[in-house]
Amino acid sequence: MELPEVEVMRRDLEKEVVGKRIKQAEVRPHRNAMRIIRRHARRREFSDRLAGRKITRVDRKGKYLLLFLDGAEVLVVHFGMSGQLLRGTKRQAVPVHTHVVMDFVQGGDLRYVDARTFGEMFVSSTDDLGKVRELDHIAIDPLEDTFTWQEFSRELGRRAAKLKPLLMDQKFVSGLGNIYSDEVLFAAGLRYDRMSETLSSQEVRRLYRAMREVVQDAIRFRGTTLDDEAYVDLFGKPGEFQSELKVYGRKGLACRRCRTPIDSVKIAGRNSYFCPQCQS
DNA sequence: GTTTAACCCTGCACGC
DNA sequence: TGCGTGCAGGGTTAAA
Repeated sequence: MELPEVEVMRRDLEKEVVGKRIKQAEVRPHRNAMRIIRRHARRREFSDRLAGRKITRVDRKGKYLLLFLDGAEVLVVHFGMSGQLLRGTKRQAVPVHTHVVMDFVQGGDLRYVDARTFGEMFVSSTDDLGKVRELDHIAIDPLEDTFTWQEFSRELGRRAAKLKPLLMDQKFVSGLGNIYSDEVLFAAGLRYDRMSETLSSQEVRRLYRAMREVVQDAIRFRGTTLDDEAYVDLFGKPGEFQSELKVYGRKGLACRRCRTPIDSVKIAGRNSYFCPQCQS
């Protein structure tokens, strides 16, 4: 799950659970559930801090979701690659790989489901949030107003790295993963291996614009749901951006712009897709 | 400072 | 049919 999916989730949660009070939070008994709440020593420690709390606000920092609670506490959620938050009711059986179920006083519940358990959840006091290293080093968000192209240009020049891994580096810019970094580079007409400090100011502008446009479009389409990585929204509905993808997962298929077959390479341990003709 | 690889985990596609 | 293998991916970390 990358920025667009997390943002769609944030917006849905804002409408759906803000103002609701958690009656009780259950951490499921199987061993993997402890991997999800790995920062807590015991199940009780996690669920006790959630019981009785009201959700007051939902924020996002990069790919992290922050559910602010009364009593100056925050529930932090990171989805890894297979994490899901699903709205449910008591009569609905919880899906396999459900690790946490939060019941609301107002009725209904919220389930955290995660097959590969790369995701995590933890409760922090608002005061200690700044001490969470992963959150602290997250770079500027491409959707923020303060994310100007001048600022972006300065940061690009300061680094000497290939664009693809740089775009995925959460300390450089937050929220892009393997799918959207490929889509951004295609939209900007730039190759995965271009060195950041060699971009002309025109190319920097193109990259900057591509980043904002791709992310905003993907949010409008409610995220990307691929076959093997079944992202669904809060209500279990898949996104629709997969049909808009220009390069990701399209190896051997004709480029939508120039008909040249899309190619792929392995870079930084990830498959990267690109058009050999449109990107340089 | 940058880059690479390994690690965590499960589901799925593939070949025999 | 059934099993083993390899791969996918986000982020951190250690080593190159």
